[in-house]
Amino acid sequence: MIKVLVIEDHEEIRDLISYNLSKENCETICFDNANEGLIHLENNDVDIILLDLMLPGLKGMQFLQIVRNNKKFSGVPIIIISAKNTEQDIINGLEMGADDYLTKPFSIKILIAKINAILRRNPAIKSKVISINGINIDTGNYTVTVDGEDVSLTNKEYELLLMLLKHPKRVFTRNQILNAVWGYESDVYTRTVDTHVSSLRKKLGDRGSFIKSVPKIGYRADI
Amino acid sequence: MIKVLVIEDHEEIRDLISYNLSKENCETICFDNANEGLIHLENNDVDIILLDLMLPGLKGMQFLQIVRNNKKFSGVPIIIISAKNTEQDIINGLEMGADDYLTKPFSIKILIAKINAILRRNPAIKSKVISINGINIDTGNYTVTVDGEDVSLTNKEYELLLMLLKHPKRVFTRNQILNAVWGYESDVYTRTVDTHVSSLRKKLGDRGSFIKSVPKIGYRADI
DNA sequence: AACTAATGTCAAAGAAATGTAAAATTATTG
DNA sequence: CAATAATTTTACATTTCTTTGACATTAGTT
Repeated sequence: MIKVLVIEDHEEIRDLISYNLSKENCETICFDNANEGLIHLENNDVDIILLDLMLPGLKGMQFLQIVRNNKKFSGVPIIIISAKNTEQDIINGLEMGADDYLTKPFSIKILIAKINAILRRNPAIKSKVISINGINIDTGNYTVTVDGEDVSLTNKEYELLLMLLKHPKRVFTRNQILNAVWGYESDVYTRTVDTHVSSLRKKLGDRGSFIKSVPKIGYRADI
Repeated sequence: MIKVLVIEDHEEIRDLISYNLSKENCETICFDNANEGLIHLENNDVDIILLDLMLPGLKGMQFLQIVRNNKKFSGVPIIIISAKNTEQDIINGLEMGADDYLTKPFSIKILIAKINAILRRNPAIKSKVISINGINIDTGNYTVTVDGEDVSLTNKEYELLLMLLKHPKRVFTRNQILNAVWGYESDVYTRTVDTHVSSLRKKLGDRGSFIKSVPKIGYRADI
């Protein structure tokens, strides 16, 4: 059963989503505000979030930011469903870390298709464990082992490792890494990434050498 | 490397754009007038154009019209960046064929987001993989394989190979190559190109022989 | 064939980018 | 609020890439 957290202040829309998703092997938990949604998220297992932006109290974008900046939840996919329909709204939403953006009015069939597509595309979300090349990341417990040995990583190191290992072989620019791990607002030098790569490699020991620098570009997990 | 042609008569804005895009895997070529921009477009590979409207000489809208009426360039996305900010201005720009319209003052971050969004959406440019004659370039990941074997290229070698293979058969002069790969500012001897061609051929092994020198002119990918 | 002019290649020098330790700063925690 | 940990910056070491210049080779000309 897929657990869907719905944050939406219009009752009719909540009901529409609930009713239709219940027929698709989904369990929906609905809130009319983001604060309660956040509390739920902190205490429960959630597979995907459907988020309205214009909410009373905590705004949708703030919620998005909080969730994406929290290592515990950052892997949970979020689909924004909003009446804010300018391209800029959409870009903002996607850049803030949403996985998809639906503008109201929306087709419930498309919504279902998108939920399925996102969950299909991202098996890591279901398993919550990434195992590759002797390195094991349990995204549920935020623990990392290398060849069975526990390794203690700092937050930034962890996020960096996760980013690289979620997409092995893919090259990330230092700025992409900064945006993803440090956030869009951050103004740290790009070389800070190098420092963290360095300490990450060190902590991973012999196994750390899979993190390859790509001169003039950035880094990649070469596995 | 995404090639961005910037046509903008204010130096500060050109510099702002150049500086920020250079950190985003973009290479910017700037002109303070549309005439030179057009000449550049005719002789070089351009992925996206950022266009100011109020220019000395050839006006931005005229440039837009010329580009959109030319089959050769009509696929190149154009983002207008203009101080003309009435609804009618924007509608005009978009109706004339611009892909997007940013009003000054603009946020550089939104500009970057829009460039990414447009290029992501545009399948012609998105063609992330070039496969030809046993050589495979993944432009997203900067990886090159020859007959399935990974080949490690330096940045210059990679850009050079990409340029040649994007337009097979086409002859490039050493100066065109220098401009495209090294950039306009560079003051490197033209023979440097030869050195890189040499090492590129070597790294590509038997397959490397498709890079033919065209005596007195330059090089071409003869495939 | 000899000559000329171009391209091909190599290796050393130079430039630029990355690696890393340690100091400085900032955040977190008891 | 002190102590501790995490993060960022600095500075320097190291590595890698780029450019050059010398010489070799090839192609074209007379």
